Amino acid sequence: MLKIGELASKTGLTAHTIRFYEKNGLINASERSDAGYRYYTEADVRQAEFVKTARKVGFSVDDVATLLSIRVDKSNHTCQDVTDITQRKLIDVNEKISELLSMQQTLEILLNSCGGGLESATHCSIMEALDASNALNARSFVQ
Amino acid sequence: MLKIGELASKTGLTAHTIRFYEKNGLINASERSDAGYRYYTEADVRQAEFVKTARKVGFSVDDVATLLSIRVDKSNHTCQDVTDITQRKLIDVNEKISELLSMQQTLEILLNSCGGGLESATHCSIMEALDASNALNARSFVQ
DNA sequence: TATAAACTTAGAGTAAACTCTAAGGTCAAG
DNA sequence: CTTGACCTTAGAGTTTACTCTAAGTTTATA
Repeated sequence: MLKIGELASKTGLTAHTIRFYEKNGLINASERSDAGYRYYTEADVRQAEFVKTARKVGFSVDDVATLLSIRVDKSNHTCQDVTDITQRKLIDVNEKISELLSMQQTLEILLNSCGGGLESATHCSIMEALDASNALNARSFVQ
Repeated sequence: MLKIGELASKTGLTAHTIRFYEKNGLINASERSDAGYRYYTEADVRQAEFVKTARKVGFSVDDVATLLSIRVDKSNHTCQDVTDITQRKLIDVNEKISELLSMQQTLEILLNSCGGGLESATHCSIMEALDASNALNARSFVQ
């Protein structure tokens, strides 16, 4: 049985985070000492690791709560329940990626358009591009 | 001279957002009526568009404030001042992209590993992968 | 026994960028 | 003159995921 600090160092979470997760229904101590100390079993450790893994994959705390509710009662859930959540998250991630790729492209174009020297910004092409209000339209820069 | 609602519909911002930007030093009404109504000039419109463009490119509200301070006093700033901000933002964006790409990869692998049918999740490979606590390591799935 | 490290709780704070509310004032049209 | 659309302010609320604080308790070690 591990105390919260031990679970923390074992999982790489902080004790604060573990308590936060408890508040959100993700990790519960199997036992409490008389003094109220949390004590975690090996199964708790595995659950904490599941949580950490799922968070790293991009699932929100709420998603993880849902995944855990499936996890403790697998036989009453289908693979579809799981893939649905996963698919939604993937769509989510893909949306964010394309936003960021478009920012990346624009930023690169902006940087390529300006030497970045110590000369006055009076004619800085980045400033001009932002002023042109079509800097978003990366196309407008590719001639 | 435009009222805030007119500037809003012209720029695609909301009046709320414009006031929020004002509080943050991004957009100021050139004039106020006796009753306190904000009135915006064409130059204000251009500034609001600059702000919107810069935000879309990924610059934070604080970044935009800095860019605007350069914009109004270009001769006392260098191109480097501008490229520095832009470069930092690009690094930022690139970091986020690689995080998201790694999530994307893992999510895709998870989805490919599970049919997502209506059968019980008892042996759902996604759940198993998350339990294996190395789902992060996409490699572990590529056989 | 004394001290330090670790634990407890409730609740506040942080970050970023809005978004909304309440309570009231202004203005053009009919 | 009334209605409705639009404007004002200060300030609170939203979202997500922590992160920290204060004040106090417990436990292991020297």
